[in-house]
Amino acid sequence: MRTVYERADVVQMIAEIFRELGYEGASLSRITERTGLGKGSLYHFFPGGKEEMASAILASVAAWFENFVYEPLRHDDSEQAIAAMWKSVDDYFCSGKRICLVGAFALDDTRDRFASAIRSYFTQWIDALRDALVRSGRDRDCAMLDAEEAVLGIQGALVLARALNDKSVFSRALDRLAYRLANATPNGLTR
Amino acid sequence: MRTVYERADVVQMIAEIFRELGYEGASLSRITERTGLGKGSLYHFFPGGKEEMASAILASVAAWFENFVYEPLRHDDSEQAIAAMWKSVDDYFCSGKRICLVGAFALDDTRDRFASAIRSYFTQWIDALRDALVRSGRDRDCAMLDAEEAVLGIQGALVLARALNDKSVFSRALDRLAYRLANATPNGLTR
DNA sequence: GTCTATACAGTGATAGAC
DNA sequence: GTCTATCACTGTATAGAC
Repeated sequence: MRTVYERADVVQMIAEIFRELGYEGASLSRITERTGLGKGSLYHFFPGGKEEMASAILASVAAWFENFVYEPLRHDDSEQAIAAMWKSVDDYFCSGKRICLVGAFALDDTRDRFASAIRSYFTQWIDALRDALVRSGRDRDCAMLDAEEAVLGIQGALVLARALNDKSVFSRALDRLAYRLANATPNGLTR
Repeated sequence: MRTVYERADVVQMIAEIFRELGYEGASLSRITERTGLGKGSLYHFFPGGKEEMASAILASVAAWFENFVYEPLRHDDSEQAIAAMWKSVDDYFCSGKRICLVGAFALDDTRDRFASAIRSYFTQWIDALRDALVRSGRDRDCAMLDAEEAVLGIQGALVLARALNDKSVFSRALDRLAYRLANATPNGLTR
């Protein structure tokens, strides 16, 4: 009896390991240990080694956000799409228990290795949210700033929730960000 | 001709290396390379190795914030202390070029190694800022939430600024956070 | 206090049997 | 597709000369 995986399954498993340990901390031995897959299997799926693993994870994260966050924000009813975004974000980050892999990669020199994937994760998010805000009648420049602030607030909430080991920090922050974004004037919440 | 350092100097040098590379990424060889100090010197200053280096850095960070941020917030004129905080933060993080070591440590399993130092960095900051807000006439519960939001916003701004490689994200965020904190009603900026 | 030499476990990666 | 064996290299850490 032995288990045989699809590449997509492996990507999901190793994503969680990279999230918890970071790029440098996620060593092959810990990956084999937690996935049950030998190095042979790992290199079968990812001939490029760790770098290809991380690229695959980033691509899968990008695909998830594209489907469940960016795309609705760009085309669906703006109020509904924004409300759905807060729900998706809360689910995705397990109400503050999970951190953002892309944000974590951005902080050390891992950023330089995956610069374009990291940049596009955030720019796409901000731009999609800005579009939704503009469709809801918000001034374009203010919408951009408010979108930036919302995305940045999520990242900060993840950092602080994990630092204090207190999920409630994340929930509170999400509630405030959502409320403020929904109740801003056409000129934004900037002041 | 040879250079002889004080431990405090070494702490400052390696702090920058840990900030840029993270705990796992900051290998002894890169530390020797960038400080010019051999492993012998390093272990002379830090017999406990990497873990003691990181502890010393965290202690030095804590001391800096205690002197230049927390202490003024607790006892000085609240408006002045808060204004000074934004200036200190902007200087300390080099207007978004530098990241927060404590926030970075919080994201991966490095957090578990330095849990109490990481927690106290953030709780002290939030509590000191809350005290200043209370002294300026703010309701206590709202002051706590607003302080939490400000600190979290700084962390998020650092993440996003580095992810986009754009310092202006940090400056903009700091301006908005400062403005909103200063112009909130006694019941806070929560809504 | 600094250096060099060294130990040895752990790293990412490859080859080849099954 | 999975495993084991093995590679060269880098990791942290120690000992001892100067």
